[in-house]
Amino acid sequence: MSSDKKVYKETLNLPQTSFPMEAKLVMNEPVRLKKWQDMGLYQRLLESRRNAPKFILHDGPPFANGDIHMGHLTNKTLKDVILRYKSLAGFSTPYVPGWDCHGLPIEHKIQQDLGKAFREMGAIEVRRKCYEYAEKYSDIQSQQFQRLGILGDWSNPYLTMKPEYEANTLEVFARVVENGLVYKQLKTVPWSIANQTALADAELEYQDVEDQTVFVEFPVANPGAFKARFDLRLNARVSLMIWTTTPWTLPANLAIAVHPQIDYAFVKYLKNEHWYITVVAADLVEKVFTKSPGLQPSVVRTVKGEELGGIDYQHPFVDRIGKVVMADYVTTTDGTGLVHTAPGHGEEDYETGIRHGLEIYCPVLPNGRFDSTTPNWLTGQSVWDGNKLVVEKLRELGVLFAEEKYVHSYPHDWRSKTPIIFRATEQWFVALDKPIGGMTLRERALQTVKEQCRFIPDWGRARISGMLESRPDWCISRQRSWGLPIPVFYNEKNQPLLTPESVRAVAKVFRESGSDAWYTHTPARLLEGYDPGPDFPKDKLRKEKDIFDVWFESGSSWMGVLKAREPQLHFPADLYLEGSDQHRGWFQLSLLPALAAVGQPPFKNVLTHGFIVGPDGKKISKSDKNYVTAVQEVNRHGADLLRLFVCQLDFEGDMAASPKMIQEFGDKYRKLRNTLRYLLSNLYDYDGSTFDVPADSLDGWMLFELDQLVQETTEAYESYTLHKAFRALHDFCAVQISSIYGNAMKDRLYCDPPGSLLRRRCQYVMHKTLIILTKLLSPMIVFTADEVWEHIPHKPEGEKDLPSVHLTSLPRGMNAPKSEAWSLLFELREEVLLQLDRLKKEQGVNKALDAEVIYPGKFKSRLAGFGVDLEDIVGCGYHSFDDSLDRVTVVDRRQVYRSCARSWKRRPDVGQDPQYPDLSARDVQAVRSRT
RNA sequence: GGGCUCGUAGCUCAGUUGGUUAGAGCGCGUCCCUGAUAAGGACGAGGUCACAAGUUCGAAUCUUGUCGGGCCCA
Repeated sequence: MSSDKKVYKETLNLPQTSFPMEAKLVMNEPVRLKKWQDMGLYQRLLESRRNAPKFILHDGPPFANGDIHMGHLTNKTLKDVILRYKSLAGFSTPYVPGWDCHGLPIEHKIQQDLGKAFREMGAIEVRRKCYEYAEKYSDIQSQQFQRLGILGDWSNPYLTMKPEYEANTLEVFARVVENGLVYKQLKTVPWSIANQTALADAELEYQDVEDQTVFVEFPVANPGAFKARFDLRLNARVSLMIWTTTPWTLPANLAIAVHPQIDYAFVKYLKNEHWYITVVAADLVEKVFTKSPGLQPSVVRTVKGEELGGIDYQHPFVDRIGKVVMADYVTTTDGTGLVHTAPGHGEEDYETGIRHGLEIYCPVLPNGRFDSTTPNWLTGQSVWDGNKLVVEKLRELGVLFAEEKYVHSYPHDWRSKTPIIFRATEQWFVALDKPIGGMTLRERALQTVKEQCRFIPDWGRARISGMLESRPDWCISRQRSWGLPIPVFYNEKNQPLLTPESVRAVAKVFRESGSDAWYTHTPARLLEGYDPGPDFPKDKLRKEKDIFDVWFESGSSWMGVLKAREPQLHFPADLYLEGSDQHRGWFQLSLLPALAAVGQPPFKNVLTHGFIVGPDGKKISKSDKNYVTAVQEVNRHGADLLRLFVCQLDFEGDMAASPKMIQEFGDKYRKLRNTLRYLLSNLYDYDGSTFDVPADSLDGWMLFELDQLVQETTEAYESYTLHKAFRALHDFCAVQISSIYGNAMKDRLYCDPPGSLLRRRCQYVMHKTLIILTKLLSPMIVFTADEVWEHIPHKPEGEKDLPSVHLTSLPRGMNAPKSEAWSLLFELREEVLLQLDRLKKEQGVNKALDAEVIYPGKFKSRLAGFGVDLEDIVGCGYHSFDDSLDRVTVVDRRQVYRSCARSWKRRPDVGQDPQYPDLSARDVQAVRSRT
């Protein structure tokens, strides 16, 4: 018996394949990568789409600093999947990756590395070090991105520090200058003392700090007139009470701001046997006086803020008269409702100062120390020490009403992590509210975003619009070395030379020699071929020291890349795809230069994704045990797994990830791989024959399901909902193939004569399934899909000789016909499976092959056409119809029929052939056909 | 504090214009198979749809608020 069993087993058509179950991605992916490089896959792909319409996804440049992290991995993976899909769909998809190379973080890093030596070094030397650093990390990141299977022009990426790119950035600048939007002005800006530079909004980080805040009484300058005006008959000192979290800014106080509509109370109180009257917002009297208990305050009068306008007060420790001004931003949330205003030390204060014609007074030097215009007890002191000194002085003068510790969020320099100050400095700006061609840049940007760009998700429009509405003029200057110099010259009268032509003259030099030329060349040399006129004698010119905000450089990439590389690329790009933080960053700061320079948006579509967070949905830091180290995870699990992991996440919101989640996600990858492998393993002897498949069959059902899959997956890819594409594909493998079709087909695949119609037809369907699945999965699991492709026999005409699945085209629907009987069939299947389960539990029928499924006769006309499918779909050994039955019924046949020793199906036709008494009729035929 | 945004089973996601006992896959548990075998199959247990009010005959779905998360600002 046991020997017979073995003999019969050898007559089966069991699955065979050299496609390994174990992926060994970590080991195999680099080999395949090498293969792609050797065959020039990227170039071949472009070549093969030579005449196709282009789809240009313009890469936002990551900063050339450090290893790639999950944010990079996610972003680049999404880009690659979308581009590969578009390519599959027939588009030409050139992709030029880039890096943001200039900027503070690198200079900061070099500064740290060099320590003291940094200060003694010239700009050229520092810049050389920075260049090397940026080059090193763009190379490292390039390797890491390529390891992920990101396809692109890696041999020719764009680097913002390259001479041609710099020249192109200057060309953008020249056009902005041409449109009259560039100006220089004293402005109060965030200032980093540590780095001695102005900072962009994007360079600020908010951290909670505890500050010593003070309530200070500023005596009115003319108490007699004041009392008379407000009818106060009391021998008391009269003052205005302000509150500040930054006492060190008090030396620069020039005004006190009140809200015109807020009620202000004149509060009388007695302290040390003297009467005082002080002005505080009515709503805050109680709160303020709890800071200095026991004074028994009483309100003697209440007036609107507007009545206080123009009142003069005496600065407590500087010989200066200040005045009360109106401002809308004054609130009664904190403080006193009277806002200390130092136009040189705060952005709102600055606005107020401009409006009221105040001096933009800033007595603080770049190093954070008070200058000589301050009282001598402050001169030379740092502002942080100034806090204490000022408070002491106030106490000494008897104007310090109260002190209070206060925790609030305060801006810090994002690199040095030190608190910033606000300081008035000379800066270059791009004007947002100056009309060009009848419309300001701000208006044009808002209109463009509304009418010419699509945002995915749609709320991106509202987000960027809100930012455009409220943002101030763009400060484009920085006081550093590592960046693109702002090409301005000054004559001896300190007048700036800045014309489109002067900028272009410098650009020409940069294009040849790089921006180091700014430091090595004379003005005359830099301006060669340009005549600035008699006011600007070339030999008397001085060069600007400031460099550009790096955002101006990366924001000019549409010029430096898209336009510069036409016709391979085109402007505007079809798609920009970055994290949602770039609404304020790259999206906005690419839009503004593009509109300012050429009047067109750089993108048609803007797609954003959320951020990687921890498994608890919270922001995650490197020190967290759940932190995912991208490079490490790729080396542990392989790029395909990480790619697939990214694809399954709905990237509209935040995306949770942890090493454990990635590890567990391996199950999903293995499901796909095993399914593909199963299909492959049953095609080893497929002869390539094709069939007209009837709808009334599982084969027909499968083809229809495939059509659905193609449609669903394509729609998901088209709408960039990759997680829906993934789910459709995964569930198809798990349900349609693994659980239903593949399971049902085992009997005929293994036991039928190799060339039987049903077996071949099944192979035909499986073959189609495999090709479609492999193609649809190929944008996601680029390595695995290619590996599968290599194993597929009888590839379609036209794709036979393609060396990679990535050179093929999207599968098309087959318009497979639908059968009305399917829903009935699957309804019955559910019922049968439940009955089989009961039979197993109650009667020990462990194998469905030992049972017979009996369908009610009333279904015969609808189901009979399915033939043997009717037993295979539930794994039974036999099926029949019975007119007397009302419901489908499963019956234990262990005592009734004999089991076929070959197919294990228990059925009445076993033993009919004397030569093979232990086989069913079909198996007899199969065995005979072999000899 | 402000703008935008997210919150459905352990996990990743579906839930169309508000309408029957809220679904899927995975994971988990139990069992089966041992001819997809470091695979495969069946069954089952898991959710007060963040919370609270409101609109409605009826809300995961609409409104408001609260709580919690994220990004960007202040």
